Amino acid sequence: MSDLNSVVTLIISQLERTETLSPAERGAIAALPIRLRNFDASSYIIREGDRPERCSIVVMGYAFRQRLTTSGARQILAFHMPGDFVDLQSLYLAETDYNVQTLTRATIADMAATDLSAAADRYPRIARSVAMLNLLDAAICRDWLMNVGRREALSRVAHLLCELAHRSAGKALTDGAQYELPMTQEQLADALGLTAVHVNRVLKKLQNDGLISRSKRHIGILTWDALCDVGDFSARYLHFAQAGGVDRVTEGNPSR
Amino acid sequence: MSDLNSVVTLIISQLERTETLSPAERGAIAALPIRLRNFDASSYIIREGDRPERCSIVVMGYAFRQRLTTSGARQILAFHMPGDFVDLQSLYLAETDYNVQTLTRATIADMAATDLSAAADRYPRIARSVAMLNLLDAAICRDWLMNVGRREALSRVAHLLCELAHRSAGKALTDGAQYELPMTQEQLADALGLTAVHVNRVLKKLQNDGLISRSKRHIGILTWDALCDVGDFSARYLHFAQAGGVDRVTEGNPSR
DNA sequence: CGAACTCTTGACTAGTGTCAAATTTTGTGG
DNA sequence: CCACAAAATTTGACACTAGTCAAGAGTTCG
Repeated sequence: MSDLNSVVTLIISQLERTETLSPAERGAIAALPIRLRNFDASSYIIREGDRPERCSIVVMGYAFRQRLTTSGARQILAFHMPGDFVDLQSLYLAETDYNVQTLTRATIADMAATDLSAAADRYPRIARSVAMLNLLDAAICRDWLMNVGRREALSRVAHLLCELAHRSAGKALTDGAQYELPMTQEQLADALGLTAVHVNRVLKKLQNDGLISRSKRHIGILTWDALCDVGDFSARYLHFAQAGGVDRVTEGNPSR
Repeated sequence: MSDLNSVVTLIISQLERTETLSPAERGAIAALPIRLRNFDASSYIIREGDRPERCSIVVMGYAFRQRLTTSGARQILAFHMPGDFVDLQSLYLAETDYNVQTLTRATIADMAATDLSAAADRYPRIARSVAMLNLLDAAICRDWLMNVGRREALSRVAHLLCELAHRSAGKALTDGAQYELPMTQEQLADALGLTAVHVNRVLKKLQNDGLISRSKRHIGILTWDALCDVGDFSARYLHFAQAGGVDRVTEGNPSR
């Protein structure tokens, strides 16, 4: 299920989201020693202030990046899905400025940062891939800043649902699409700059308005265009065009 | 001040914020053809959807990055000061997802993205510098997201004042330090997810509380520690240590 | 020197937050 | 697989921060 071969494939396909690698480059990645670890939900993978020596990628499950204010409020800065690198900046920056925790039970692969860094120095195309993945990450962060800073709660929640739907599917969405939404309403709130109570009210409204359906931790999109409209969502800002739409396996099972 | 030689020096010193370049690497940068342009305040330098062929750096004056919601609200995503690259992601991503405008009258230098990109492919250390500058940019974006998402207005404004003070000074700050704050209260509001009216009220409160002084477009910091305290500010998150600035360490580790 | 921005201030409103309690779902050990 | 405890969701009542509107004063710049 999570054998090392399929993990290598996952890592390479992630690096190839942005541009195709040569066989030699793929080989260089495949040759890196990789470690696999399983975590319970809510485990810390990386802590603020760490000087990380390893660089991690989500193989199965979900993770998130967060930071706390001095007064204890939590801001979630990113959600990570299978295939997402969790700390690709560790190749370049000495100290981490955020925490990363698993959201669900998860399998995380990691490799020595120096190994990947050396590969990037030797193969410019790998360096480019890494740079682009970091830039895609930054683009999502800008999108969140826009969302939290300048949209009201209803729109904000709808926008995030659109983003997550898009990222889970990795391709265009249709009415009636379903996807897993494993985060609690409190976690959604902490990502959106709202309170859990208000997220709850807003989700109910989206449901009453016929835009989404909910059951357990799954979201159904009833009318994609209407949801995008309410959420002021456009995939363009996330550079999904360049990202080419990796087909991702729902259960986190790397294939291909 | 804006002859080409000093601009080359500025570009190189920016790339060397994060690591020292060899003479050959410096030479490669110095050899790139550079264009200089002057802009009035509020001019567009880059527009959303552009496929930029050039890569710009602020030589004099201020600029900012912004995006508009469909309903016309503006979110400012970054402020750029002299020495800051304005669109370093253009080396890697085909399409720009934000607008960049001058804030004041400004001088902007630019070079062909392909030239800089080629230099990065040839010299891994240049690629690393570019990558790090992009990562520092992303770190500030995360800091803003945190600020807008999880701090109340007073704290939010104080935090931004601390960040700007730190970036203008490029080093540790003392009580009584003064700096230019060229943005209007409406622009501050659009950066902070507030309204101009509320920014005004908050600035007045910071002044009444004896934390800052204001005259025209200048800010005086009366008590740096108190302002950092109100703004929950720590330079660490911005990686100023790596950037050659002085690190302000705060106590307390996250317990959540 | 005047027009057009900014800034300031007050009065009022709206959107979210807070608190609390009931209900449902999830996870765990027997 | 069940039973129970813990966690998450849902709902209502109420509070408060920040938004809106409006108008006067101050600044900036051609």
